[in-house]
Amino acid sequence: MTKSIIGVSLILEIKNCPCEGKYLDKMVQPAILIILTEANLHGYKIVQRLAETPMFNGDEPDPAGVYRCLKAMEKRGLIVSCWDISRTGPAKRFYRITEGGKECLRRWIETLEEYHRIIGMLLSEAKKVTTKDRS
Amino acid sequence: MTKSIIGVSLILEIKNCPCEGKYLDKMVQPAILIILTEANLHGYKIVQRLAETPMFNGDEPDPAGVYRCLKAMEKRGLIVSCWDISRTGPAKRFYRITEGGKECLRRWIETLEEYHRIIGMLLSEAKKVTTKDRS
DNA sequence: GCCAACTATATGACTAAGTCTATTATTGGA
DNA sequence: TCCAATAATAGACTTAGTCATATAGTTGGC
Repeated sequence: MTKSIIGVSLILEIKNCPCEGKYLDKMVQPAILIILTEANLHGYKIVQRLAETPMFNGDEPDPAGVYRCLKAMEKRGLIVSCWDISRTGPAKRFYRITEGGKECLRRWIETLEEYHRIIGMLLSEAKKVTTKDRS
Repeated sequence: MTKSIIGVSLILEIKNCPCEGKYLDKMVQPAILIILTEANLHGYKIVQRLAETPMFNGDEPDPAGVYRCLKAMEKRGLIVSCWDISRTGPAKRFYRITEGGKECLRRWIETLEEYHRIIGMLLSEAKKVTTKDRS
């Protein structure tokens, strides 16, 4: 990395700035609903599936967060769970999407479309002002 | 609104669900950086400008949140402020974007591009599984 | 037989970020 | 004179997520 005089001090200030792009977390919920529409799965497997999505890009999300999210989604009636102790290994809590969850996912589509539109507009604004700045 | 038997119970569960789309808040920071690239402004004016963006669509964001955000951004060196008591009315704290803030906005462009891409992919996944579900 | 690694779930403490409510102060207009 | 708009901010609370840790069953190697 090349270091200009300005660059050195700026790089230190980047730490923990949302511009780094670590704040797409709220999107975990629709991602879980999508995963559970395709198959009934237990938490640990959901964590692994999430890791494969472009959102996490290979890194597993914090399992504590995912388990908490699943509990909250169950409490709100989007998914339901039951224990599976039939197979080998530790007991697994399997989750299944409900009608309410499917309804929620359909609303998520509208919301994501709006987010997509808004971010697109923010992006073009950002590009406009930064290129103007350089001319 | 038409009410099916399922509909009635589902509508009650929608309340406070992120699928309603109220969680684009983290994007306030790049929006502020864009606004301050165009002109030096004080907090109250920034709140009004934010309201005009597609993100808030006319509704003013909570001023307390914006003021807190501005303070945090100043602390991190993205913007600097000074009081203006020259004009009539209550004292105004004017903000100006710094070199660090401009650098941050340039990184935001990359981050927003990734968000845009990821949300697009989530969206097409969501559409795929919900249409499959209806066939 | 024991230990390490992996599978699987869950809790407590902490932090970040935002909302809601209320306070203070200036100015202009009905 | 009193109210509304402008302007900034603080306190209490809520939500959401992270980090560290606890628990427990299974598998494989030595």
